Amino acid sequence: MRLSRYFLPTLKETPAEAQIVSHRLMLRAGLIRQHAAGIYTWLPLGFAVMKRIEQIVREEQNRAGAQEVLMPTIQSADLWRESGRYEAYGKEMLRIKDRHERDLLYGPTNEEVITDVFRSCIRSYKDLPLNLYHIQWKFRDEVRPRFGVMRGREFLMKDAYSFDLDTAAARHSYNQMFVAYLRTFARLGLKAIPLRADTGPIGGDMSHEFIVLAETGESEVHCHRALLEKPIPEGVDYDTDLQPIVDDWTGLYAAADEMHDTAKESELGDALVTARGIEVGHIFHFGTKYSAPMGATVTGPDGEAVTVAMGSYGIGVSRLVGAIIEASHDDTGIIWPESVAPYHVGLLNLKTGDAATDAACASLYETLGPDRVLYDDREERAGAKFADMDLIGLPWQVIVGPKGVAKGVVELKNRATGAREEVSTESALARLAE
RNA sequence: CGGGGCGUAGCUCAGCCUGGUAGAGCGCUAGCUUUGGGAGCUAGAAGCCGGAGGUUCGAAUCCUCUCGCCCCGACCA
Repeated sequence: MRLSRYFLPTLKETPAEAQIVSHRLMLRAGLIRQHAAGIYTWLPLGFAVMKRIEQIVREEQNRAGAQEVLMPTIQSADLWRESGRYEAYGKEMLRIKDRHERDLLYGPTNEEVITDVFRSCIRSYKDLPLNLYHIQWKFRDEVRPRFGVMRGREFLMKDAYSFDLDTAAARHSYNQMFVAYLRTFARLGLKAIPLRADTGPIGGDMSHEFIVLAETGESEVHCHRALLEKPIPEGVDYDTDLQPIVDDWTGLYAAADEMHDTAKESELGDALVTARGIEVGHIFHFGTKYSAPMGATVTGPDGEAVTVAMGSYGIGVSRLVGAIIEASHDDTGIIWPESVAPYHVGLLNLKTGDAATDAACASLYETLGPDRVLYDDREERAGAKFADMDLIGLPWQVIVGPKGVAKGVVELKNRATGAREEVSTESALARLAE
């Protein structure tokens, strides 16, 4: 993409409304623009990152055996009356009426809708297990939206719902998602740790929050150091028993600030790490909480009706854009992990209009490919181009100036390390092809 | 939902206390000079001062109401 034609409204100054670093950088780097409190428009660069995140989430969900669907944003209140949540949910739920005065709502979550789909389609235990997910916009009318996209009212979320014959089978579904989450966050370039979460009235040990570590994170976490170095499971066969992997990850001490245990922590000694983090995922087994009141049953092997056991598994996709920035930035801007970067390379023409420099850039742009390169061909001064490119945080920069071109070299800069080296055009191309 | 703060040009802000009809920097437009880390000069365009009501000869400025946004706290992917 040529920057001269790209809609990328960067800001030199920080808008007054943004307090935390990811919010500031998202506005300054032209990723989003605020529409109303907690509601944002995604501009091309921000949207590109979000789509890359979404795709990684999708691939790992599919790999774990979940199937993608798309449920509506606007839901009928009647379903929520069945589950009893229409009254219970409170003011966070945005309630609306259509022209016939029918009660509708903008979905804050989708348990009712998916349970309704399930009960109308599935009759036999032979159709289990089933795990359906979608990536869809949600709306929760937070009293106080803040931190930009990290705590918006409208947000993009992946939510999966599993259906099983009994709790033992549900545990396997749960474990599949647990492992998929470990892999997903690792692929996004994040260090994420699972924390045992409060299961409320249901009890049991089947609820975990996934916290991404970032120095500027809003919550404090305490955990065993070994958790941070644990290798991510590779080549997992999701049909085998995953309990050993889950046990391995949950056997080490890890707790959120409000649940931490100072006695256990003092036993850890040097192995204790206190860090800050951002919640980006939550997995939860809730048994028959919705299937029972809504009549989601299957015929079991013995011919009896069985109320299915369910779980739900969320990932905050739009929040992850902010979370990744919180975890990966410096004073000059964003540093995108390669896996989510909107472009792989930024090509800087330091002297647009200079025939030799233009020609060198055109050739590089053509060879590297417009889909992988953001080419700054604007008639701006070099300084402005450096500043913008650092701000938007593409992993690599190829800097082409008239002096270098005369010598047959360009400069290759790694955004994360800041390391720059003069290399021949050919070797720059070779390096970036990796 | 309790407490606090702020709405003046696209952005950051001054002016408000002590009423007299609007300013700066950046950005934008044009020209010239510049050209490897957000250039310089010149000339421009750009705001019914969030909205409504009131006080006053006169309101960005004082009063009342209202809308919006931000921050702290309680709650959440």
